[in-house]
Amino acid sequence: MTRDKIQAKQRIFDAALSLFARKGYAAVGIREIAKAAHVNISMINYYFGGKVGVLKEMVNECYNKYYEAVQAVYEEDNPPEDVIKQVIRNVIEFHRENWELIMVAFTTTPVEIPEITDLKLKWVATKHKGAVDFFARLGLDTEDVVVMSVVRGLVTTLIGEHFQFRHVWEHILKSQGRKKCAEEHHLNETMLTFDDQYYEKYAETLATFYFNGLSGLRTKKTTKTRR
Amino acid sequence: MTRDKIQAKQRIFDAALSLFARKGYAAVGIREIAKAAHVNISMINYYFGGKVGVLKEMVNECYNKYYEAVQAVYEEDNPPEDVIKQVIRNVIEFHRENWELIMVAFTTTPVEIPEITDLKLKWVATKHKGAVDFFARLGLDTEDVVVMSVVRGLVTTLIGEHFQFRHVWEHILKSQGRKKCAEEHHLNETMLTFDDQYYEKYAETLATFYFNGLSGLRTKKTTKTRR
Amino acid sequence: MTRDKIQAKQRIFDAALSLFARKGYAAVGIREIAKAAHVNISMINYYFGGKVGVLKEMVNECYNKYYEAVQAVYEEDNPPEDVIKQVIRNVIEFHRENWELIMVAFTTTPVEIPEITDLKLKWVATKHKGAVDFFARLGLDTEDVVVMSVVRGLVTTLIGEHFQFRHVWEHILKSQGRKKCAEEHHLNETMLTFDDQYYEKYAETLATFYFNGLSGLRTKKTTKTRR
Amino acid sequence: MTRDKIQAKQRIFDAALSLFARKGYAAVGIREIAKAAHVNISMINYYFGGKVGVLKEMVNECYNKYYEAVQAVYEEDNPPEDVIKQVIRNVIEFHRENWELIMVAFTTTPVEIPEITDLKLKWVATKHKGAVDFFARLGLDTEDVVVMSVVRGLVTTLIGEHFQFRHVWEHILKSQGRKKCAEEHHLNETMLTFDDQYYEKYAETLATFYFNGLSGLRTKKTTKTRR
DNA sequence: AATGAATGAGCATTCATTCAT
DNA sequence: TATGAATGAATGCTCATTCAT
Repeated sequence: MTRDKIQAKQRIFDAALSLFARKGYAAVGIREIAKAAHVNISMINYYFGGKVGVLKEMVNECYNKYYEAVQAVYEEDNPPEDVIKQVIRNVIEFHRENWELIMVAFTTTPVEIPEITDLKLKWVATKHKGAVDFFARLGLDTEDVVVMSVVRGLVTTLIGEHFQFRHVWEHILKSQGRKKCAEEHHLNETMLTFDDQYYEKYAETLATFYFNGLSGLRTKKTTKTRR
Repeated sequence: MTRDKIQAKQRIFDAALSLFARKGYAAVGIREIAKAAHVNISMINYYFGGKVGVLKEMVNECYNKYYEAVQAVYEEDNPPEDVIKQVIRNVIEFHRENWELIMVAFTTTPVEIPEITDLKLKWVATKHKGAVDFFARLGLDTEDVVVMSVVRGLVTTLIGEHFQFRHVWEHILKSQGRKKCAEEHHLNETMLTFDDQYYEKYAETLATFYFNGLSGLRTKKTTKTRR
Repeated sequence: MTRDKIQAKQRIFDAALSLFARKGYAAVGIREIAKAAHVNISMINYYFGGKVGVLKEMVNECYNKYYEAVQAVYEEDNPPEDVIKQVIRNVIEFHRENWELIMVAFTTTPVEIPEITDLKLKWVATKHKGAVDFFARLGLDTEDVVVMSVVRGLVTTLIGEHFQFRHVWEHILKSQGRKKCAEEHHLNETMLTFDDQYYEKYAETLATFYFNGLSGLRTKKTTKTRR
Repeated sequence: MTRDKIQAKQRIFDAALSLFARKGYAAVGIREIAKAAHVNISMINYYFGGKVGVLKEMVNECYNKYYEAVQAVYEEDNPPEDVIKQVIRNVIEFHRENWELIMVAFTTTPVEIPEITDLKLKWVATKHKGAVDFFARLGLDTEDVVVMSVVRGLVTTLIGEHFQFRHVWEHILKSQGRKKCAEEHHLNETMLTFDDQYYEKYAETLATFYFNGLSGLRTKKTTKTRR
């Protein structure tokens, strides 16, 4: 019995997550969630205190998992290239495992739900030190808003971009077949599967790109300052 | 009279854009739009054929402007570094002038409105050649899904990332004051204004980062292939 | 057509009034009102801006009619006995014609709907002078809270009391028959009809009672003051 | 243990009473009661058999206390003026001590809950003799519906009226201060406290008013009959 | 071109109550 | 006694859209 009760809350969470990720928070009704979770409508309010409550819990879980995946790596004292590679690897894994959560908590959900905005700010405020220290060790001017904006953006969004459109790709692949799709977009057919191998290469490519990009910024730093 | 009527349609578009960008498409009702546009509710259906119609027009305008800003640069035969710098410059300008449009058409609006998804695919399918050719000229393996994913992502999302959170920054700046904000986030206070100067530096930094990143990929290309 | 549209709002008002008076504001749902008024649910919000809006309009109409019935009489310069008789007569007529309105606006509706409490206070604040002046002319100490409380209460509630329970009487009369009811409560059977004659007598009895009561207070006034 | 359990039932009753009196029976939910009573929701059903059960018990307690306060006085053989004074005194005390109960059982709660209406009728039917006999002894025509209506109304509602609005007064007093309130309503400032002294004066004033009013009716009785 | 009444399905939430534990 | 999960109907209100004027 206890197991069923636990399952009820979890089923709501899972169903809502899947729906929010695909249709957007505002476009999903609690009726839809309840039906998908095989649960009475009232249970959503019972367990989460309302529709927003479900979203809140998603945001919390997402930030929690994200910082869990990233924080430790920055704090270890490994060579920068390894740190970058590991962070990228972890973030990719984080996205592979939690793309719905990310979609809902980071990308899709609009800004003007005050409760959610506040929650996000609280998370960011408490967790930003690790990365900043690492970039300082790397020789970057961490007080430079522009540099930090460029440098931090990559981790959070470049990877995200792939996952945001991954399902579009999969949609095309399914409807056209891999062969036709590869032809039409001038791509290597053998690569069009989003498996471990793909993401290993992806991590390496990105790490290379990123590390070389950073070198550029480090060189510039001394010669170029803001007027 | 004619002028007023034209204005009516435009007012609807503008009001809807502002609301969609801030609250998300699904969370905005036509009543809200009509009130903000000082227009009768029925006018939205009259001019746009419904709420989705307004969104469609936004998507169209956004893609139109985006490719207008980018296409020509790729096709000119300038040195790669200049092309990259110019593309980045243009994209930044495009974002500065159309961040609401971008928010609505690219970032926020969820996927599962078939009419919109189809529309987007149509746009992407017809316009992707320019960039691909450029990267080929640069010596990249454009058939490599991974490489292209990394390389194209930057233009669309890294810049986007800044603008997606710019208003969060501005919110913090307004409520805390620039000084306290700079201290708390360990940033250089004099840089915390998003003006021409800021974006000039942003473009340059990003171009440097990007160009150096690309070099890394070009070197690797010959030595590293997929197993 | 215009007639029908006006009727729609009026039908809502009438249906809601009847229901509120019998079951209490909180116990009546807008669905019930809509059904009784042969109107779509949304029309209640359309015309009144919500359920509370209907109540507000009732409160306004009730106070409006009440002061209309009473104000003028106080301000004319007739002998006190006539003023009292006329006020009582008018108030009784007001109750006969608007007992539902009174039930809803004065008696039944609970206090803790802030919008309504505020509205009521606004009415009372603007309209209390007429009666006060009259009692002053009569020789009462109008600064005496206790005296005013007793004296003003009669007009508003003693009459009200009859109407609050009139329908209980009618319920008993209908179910037991007039004869049995008269016997059981030791009352004169011929009087048990609430018609013009009844209320004429009621007005006179009450006026007599009231005027004699007042005389007592006037005499006392000089001899008895608060310590 | 037993004490706690008894307390649980009492806590529910008290919490519900306070809420019903302020917001009306229908506007209060059992959730709200349960929370205020620090009790599990199901306990309300357990102890009272449902929400109506709580109301029933209130009605019973209210009538019980009311007749307890009044009955005995009528039946003693004291001079009429003393009887009236004592009844008024007792009723005032009854109101001071039980205004919430009265609000719920007599004033606010609407009629159309059959179980409650029946209950009320049962009480009234069994207890009305005492007062009638007294008025007969006083020389009134107790078969005269009108006279009895006027005469009995005073006891139940004139006093009630004060208590129904007492908290409105207190609200004004608190928000404006006693001085400003007195000025604005042209009242004697020193009297604006509802303490023992106030109610002593109130009882006396009302008794005087009432006794003088009755005298008028007795005189009239012989000269004026219904046509 | 513009209005505003009207519709009916849908929204998130809360209701009183039941029941297994 | 006491708990808390569960139910299904009902709550007030808003939705996008239609249509006669």
